[in-house]
Amino acid sequence: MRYEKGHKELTRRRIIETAAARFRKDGIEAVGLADLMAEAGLTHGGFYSHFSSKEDLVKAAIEEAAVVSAGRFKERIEEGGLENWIRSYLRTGHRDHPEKGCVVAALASELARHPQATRKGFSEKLAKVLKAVESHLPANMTPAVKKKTAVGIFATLVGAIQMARAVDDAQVSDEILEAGIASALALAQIKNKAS
Amino acid sequence: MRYEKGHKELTRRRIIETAAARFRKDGIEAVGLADLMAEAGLTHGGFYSHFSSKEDLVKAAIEEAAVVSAGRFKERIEEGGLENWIRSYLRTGHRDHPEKGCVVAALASELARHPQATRKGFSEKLAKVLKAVESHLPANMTPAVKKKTAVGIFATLVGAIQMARAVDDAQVSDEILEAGIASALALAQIKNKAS
DNA sequence: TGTACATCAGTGAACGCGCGTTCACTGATGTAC
DNA sequence: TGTACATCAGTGAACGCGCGTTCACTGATGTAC
Repeated sequence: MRYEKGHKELTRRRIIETAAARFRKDGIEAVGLADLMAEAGLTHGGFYSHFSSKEDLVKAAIEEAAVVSAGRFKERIEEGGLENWIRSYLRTGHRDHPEKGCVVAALASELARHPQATRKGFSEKLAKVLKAVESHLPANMTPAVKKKTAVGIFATLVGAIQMARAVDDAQVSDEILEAGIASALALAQIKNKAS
Repeated sequence: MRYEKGHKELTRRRIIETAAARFRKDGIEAVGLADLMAEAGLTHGGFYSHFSSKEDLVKAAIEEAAVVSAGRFKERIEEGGLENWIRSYLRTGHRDHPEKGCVVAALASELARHPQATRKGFSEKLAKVLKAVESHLPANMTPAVKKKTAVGIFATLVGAIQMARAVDDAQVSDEILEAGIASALALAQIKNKAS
């Protein structure tokens, strides 16, 4: 079937995007390659002409998800600054759709058990987002405080959305999101008008 | 081999404790029952005379881990209040030994994919710890603010330790822990003397 | 212009392996007579 | 006191299944002559 130029690269990207969603939705370990390839419209045998191993795909999928997230972060900031990003991160829509959401919230604890090579790409992307958060913090903070605050805000968002996802009661879950927003705004020294 | 009274209950507890550690260390899905039973000094066939399914054990192990964590929380508070607990939670020792640590940090994202019955026990234990955090917040906070702050502090700790575990650089990891401490103390309105 | 051949993305059967679960069995001890 | 039997926590072989990975093959198209 000799394909047009760039066809293979397109297929590769399709597999990565499918994996990035499925991994965040079901966890990396729970997703089988045969199932994943079928979802991408292929048979499983072809997998190894695109990737050297499942771990190789994991690495690519994590980075893909992180890049998309970083892009969305920029959009939110442009729309309405840090506050808009914080509120947007802890929306019910994000809680209910991990497959399209933050890769840190969905996979950080599983990633901790993966090889250094996989964690390296993830760490670089995380560092970039933290830098970007820093740059939007109030001018009265020292650089050292900004750095700690950026980490603190992101940690609050990640922890809050994970608890909101794990809890069995819908109302409690909503309250966790609200509490996360309030705390993240407080760390960023943003007055919370809405609540 | 007819055993003395209480023997079966002891074996059951041994399996639960082994599972509570292994699940936090390797993830629930990654731990096989045969392996787990061997670690508890048994063969895998006997598993189903103690539990109706792996999920049944998961439920018990999560609750066991949560109860132990809650006990440790009380100890830390008695030793030196919320600040002591916060600093203790984000120690490098906790980061490096998830198998003995907080079940929320280790398993929240995986738990989100488990059945309601499993999440119920977890949610109840989480609510108790949050209540306990609330009760140690400064008196000048209103009850509503206390509630949100307790969630915010815990979310910060959970998010920070997860990021510290996932990152590939040891120094960055240490900085994340420090930043988490600073932010959690700030939310609790505790002056940060140490840094 | 027409034929022979090379290319290579994707196919699908097969591999060994470990998974959760089931079940007939073991054998040391307690109980009944 | 001595023997026969019931108990039941734990054993280990077996089940069907899906996993990650390998590999000989397919077949539509591009290239060479």
